[in-house]
Amino acid sequence: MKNNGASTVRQYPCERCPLQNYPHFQPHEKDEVEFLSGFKMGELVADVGTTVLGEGRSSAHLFTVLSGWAFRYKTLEDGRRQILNYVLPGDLIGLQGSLMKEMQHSVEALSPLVMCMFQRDKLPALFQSYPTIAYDITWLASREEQMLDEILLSVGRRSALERAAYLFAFIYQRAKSVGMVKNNTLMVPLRQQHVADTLGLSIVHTNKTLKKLAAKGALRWLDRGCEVIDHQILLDIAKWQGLPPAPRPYI
Amino acid sequence: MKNNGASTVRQYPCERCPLQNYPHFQPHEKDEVEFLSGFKMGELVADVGTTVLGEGRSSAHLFTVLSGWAFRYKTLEDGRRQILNYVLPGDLIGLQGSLMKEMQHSVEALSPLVMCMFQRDKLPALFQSYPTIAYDITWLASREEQMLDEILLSVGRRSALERAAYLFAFIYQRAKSVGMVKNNTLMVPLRQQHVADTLGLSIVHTNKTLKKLAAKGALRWLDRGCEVIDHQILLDIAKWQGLPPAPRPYI
DNA sequence: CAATTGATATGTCTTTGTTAAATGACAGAA
DNA sequence: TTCTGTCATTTAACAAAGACATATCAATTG
Repeated sequence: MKNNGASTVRQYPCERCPLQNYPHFQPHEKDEVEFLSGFKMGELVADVGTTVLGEGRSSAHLFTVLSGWAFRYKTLEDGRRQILNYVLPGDLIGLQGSLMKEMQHSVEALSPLVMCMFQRDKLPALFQSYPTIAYDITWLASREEQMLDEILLSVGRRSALERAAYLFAFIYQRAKSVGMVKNNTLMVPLRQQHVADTLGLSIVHTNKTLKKLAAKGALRWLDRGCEVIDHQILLDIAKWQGLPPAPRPYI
Repeated sequence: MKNNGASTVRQYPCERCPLQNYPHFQPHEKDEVEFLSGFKMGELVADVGTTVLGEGRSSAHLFTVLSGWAFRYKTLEDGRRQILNYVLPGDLIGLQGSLMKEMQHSVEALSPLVMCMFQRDKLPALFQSYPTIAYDITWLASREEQMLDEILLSVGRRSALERAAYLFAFIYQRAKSVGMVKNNTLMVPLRQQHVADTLGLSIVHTNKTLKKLAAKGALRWLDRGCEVIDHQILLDIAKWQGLPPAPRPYI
């Protein structure tokens, strides 16, 4: 994990990259990424707590996530924060900043993030040269919208307990689909403040709600995160069927 | 608005269509749209209350909206409903059903909807033949995600009054951008149940909240809808700067 | 060691939900 | 026209959920 100045640029294309079939941008110059605070060159690793993309900033790059956790969020003027979604391996971030003037949300790493990088300016050319990358990116954007729809339904219409159960069932299923679940359990590197800001609850109420979930045997809260124990209990409490299968047509 | 069996198929391409630069599908056979309940052929008009796209159904078509209002929503098993976003002229609906297996949300008309129609099966060919349509569709999907981010922040972290003010400020601004605002006022064809299901509140609380907004001179509630009077008051109450400009790069 | 951070616990207060009933507008029938 | 039924809105009274302030404790950090 250490990076003492030596740059060991990852070989592309990379199997875990959702856009593996298309040419990657290989950063050779430190300048090209150092505007991102906390960024390490070479392995393209962002440390825990790093703001990979910031609201209001224009983004010269898109990133695909190879490993690690992150979250997208927005804040109000007075500091109230809403976590919008979590970023897992296989996800694409920074598209908005590439298509619009600037990013309208921020992305922060929850664990060391390993990423691939694409240049914003090369996107139109990529679309031209590789028509199926357009399809893939559209697919990724559409899936993100689908997840947001679900989350909005949850925050708007589910009770605190249902919401919490939904959140961990949702994360569990997503993590499972990218091979992050071992022995049917999952370590989610969240603090209760993250959970609160995802569910739209206060941290105190979140704490009570998590205790209830733990009492039902659905999960166990640890020092720096939580461990999902029983996915089915979560699904039952949330009255949720799980994410529908979403096969990609052109990849 | 009447359609007595005579089909007067709209001429394409159409100036108001967000995908005006690309070839449209022209429906000649009634079969091609009659699976959509309440649909009229010829002008491609959906009446108020029509479910244009239904959750769980696969969608053989995409639609662009030329005029009228609609809303996207999801429901829980027990009937709780969350309105996700509103659909205005220039919007694209049904993309999810074209990329994924099936629609994960429903779309219902709030006023007679005039639409253009695209065949799902032709989308890959369109992406091949017109690389910029991919860019435009990606842009539309990204903008939808941006709006959902804002709405989620609102439902998760704003108070009831702030949320209501945000909702109407948001709708006002979107409607203004497509020329639906006359004399600085806007008629929004919503019932209070729609507002409640958008804000994640009960209908009773919604009613009280709307009365407060009306008392502050921000809007007036009428028989079957509401009229936005003062956009600035809404922005102030919601502590919101308004939607950022989002120029399209390739249209 | 002190200082900080995160989790837990409790009691009070505010916001929002639930239930029920009343009001008002409108459309169709008499 | 008047009557009547329906639907959306409004109001009221009470219950429940959740926020907030505060304190304690354990673990981490410096």
